[in-house]
Amino acid sequence: MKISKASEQSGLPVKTIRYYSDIGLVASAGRSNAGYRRYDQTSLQKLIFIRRAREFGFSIEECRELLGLYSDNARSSADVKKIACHRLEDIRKKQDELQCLYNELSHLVQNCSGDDRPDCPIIANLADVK
Amino acid sequence: MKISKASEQSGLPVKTIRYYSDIGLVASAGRSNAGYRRYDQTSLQKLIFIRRAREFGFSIEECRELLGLYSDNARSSADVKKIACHRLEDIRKKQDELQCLYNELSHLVQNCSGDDRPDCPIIANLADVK
DNA sequence: CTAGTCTCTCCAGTAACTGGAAGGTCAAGG
DNA sequence: CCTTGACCTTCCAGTTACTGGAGAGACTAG
Repeated sequence: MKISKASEQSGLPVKTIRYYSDIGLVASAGRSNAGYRRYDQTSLQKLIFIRRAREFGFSIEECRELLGLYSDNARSSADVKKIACHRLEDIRKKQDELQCLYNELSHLVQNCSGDDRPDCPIIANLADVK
Repeated sequence: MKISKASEQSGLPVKTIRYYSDIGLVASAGRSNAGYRRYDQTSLQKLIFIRRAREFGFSIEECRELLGLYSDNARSSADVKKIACHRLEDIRKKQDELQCLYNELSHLVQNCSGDDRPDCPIIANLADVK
């Protein structure tokens, strides 16, 4: 199939598939005489795999690693689990950060009257040297 | 004061202060004969303001807007509150996304034996067409 | 006078694409 | 046979918010 079909089937934009091919993440199965990229079931599966891994927030480099494990039938599940656990750690950290932000900012917003007057605790807080 | 002092006082890297000056976010108070940027209390306050706003995750463009409101003594607190509420919305959305991710991924991780065998539910799930 | 520390500008790179221009390819219709 | 339109190609630029480094000028202490 050509790239637009691969795009449709994988759920990735055409541009992104070309990009993945450029950076050597997922090569096409070959080229037609006219130079068009061809995709077969194997390369399509890899595109789908990458799309899902990206949805999980794995970086391109992590995807590259996971793809290596995906293609390696002798992989140990421990290797995969390690990468996934890293990602879980990242998510947990980000969650904590966001929670802190949310608490602080919503506190400020609650104390802001939100009317025509210029007094604003949000601005005041941002301007405060800390 | 020169840029390194402003960096120290504001908590922003020198490079970042130059960058903010380049993009017209916070101009220096002027230049010395040698062309060195000079910072006074007003410009320093703005740098601090921006640092704190960035810590809250406001984008540069939002910072620009907030800085306008900060410098405008006739601002209404409603204008500020609106931007802050937007940001709160963003945070909430991001939190929801992360929670979904966390649930899905930790579920997969729990079901992965993490041993030498090649069977891995994480890989299997990523490879699944969905 | 020199060594070391600032400072300056400019260029490139980061992550992961996305948009657009210029041009080649292919199938269908008149 | 020619054209139209939908594809496809490559290459370049832009996005966000910086960060690193080169090369060169400025200033300070000894």
